[in-house]
Amino acid sequence: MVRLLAEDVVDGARALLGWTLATDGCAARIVETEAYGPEDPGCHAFRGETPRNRAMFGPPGRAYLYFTYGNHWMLNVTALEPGLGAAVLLRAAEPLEGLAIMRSRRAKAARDRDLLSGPGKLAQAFGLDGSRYGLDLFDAASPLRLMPPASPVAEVRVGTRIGLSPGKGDETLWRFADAERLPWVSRPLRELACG
DNA sequence: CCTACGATTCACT
DNA sequence: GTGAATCGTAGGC
Repeated sequence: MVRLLAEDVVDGARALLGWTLATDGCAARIVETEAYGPEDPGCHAFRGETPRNRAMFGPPGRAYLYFTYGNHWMLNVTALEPGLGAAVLLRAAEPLEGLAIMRSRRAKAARDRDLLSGPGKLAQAFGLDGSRYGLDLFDAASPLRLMPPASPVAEVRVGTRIGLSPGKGDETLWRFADAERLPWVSRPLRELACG
C-alpha cells in the first residue's frame, strides 16, 4: 500500500519534467527532479511532522521550501494525500524568460547554464525563500506556479539521488532528467529510464 | 542547552 | 577532484 503510494511520488517526479515554473518576471522549463516519499529514509518527512516539514503533510501541489547548508533554499512540490509526507525536489531547469533578472540574482554564474543547474541555484535565480512556503503551485493566479508542457518529455534519464548518506536511499534511482536537455542538469545521470 | 550534520555551492588544486 | 563555508533544524542529554 505505502509502497504503491511511494511509486506515485516517483511517477510525479517524472511527470513534472517539461513543466514550466513561473513567477512574475521569470520562467523556466524543469529538466531535473527527485522523488522523496513516505518510508523513505532520505525524506525530511521520514521521522514525522515538524514545523519545518509540515507542508509535506498537507495538500499536494504546494511549495515546500527549506533552508540548508547555511546558504541555500530548495524548492519542492508536495505530493500525495494529506497525512503522508512526500515531495518532489526541483533540481534544475532551462531558463526561458527573465534571463537578465536571473543573471543579476546569480552574479557568480559565468554562463547561462550555471543559472538554474542545481536546486540552490534555481531558488536563488527565482528569488525564492521561506516567504513562498505553502503556495499552491497549480493555481494559475499564484505568484509561483507550474504550467503544463505543450507535449510530454520524450525520453527520461534516471540516476541516484544526490547528497544522501549511505543507507538513506542513496542507491535508489529516484532522480530524473529530460534526456533531450542534459546540458541544463546539475550533474550527469546514469542511464536511460525504461518504461 | 548542546551538538552534529545537511536533498549545496564555490574556490582552489 | 577536494574541501571549506555557514546556520537552521532536529535529536539527544
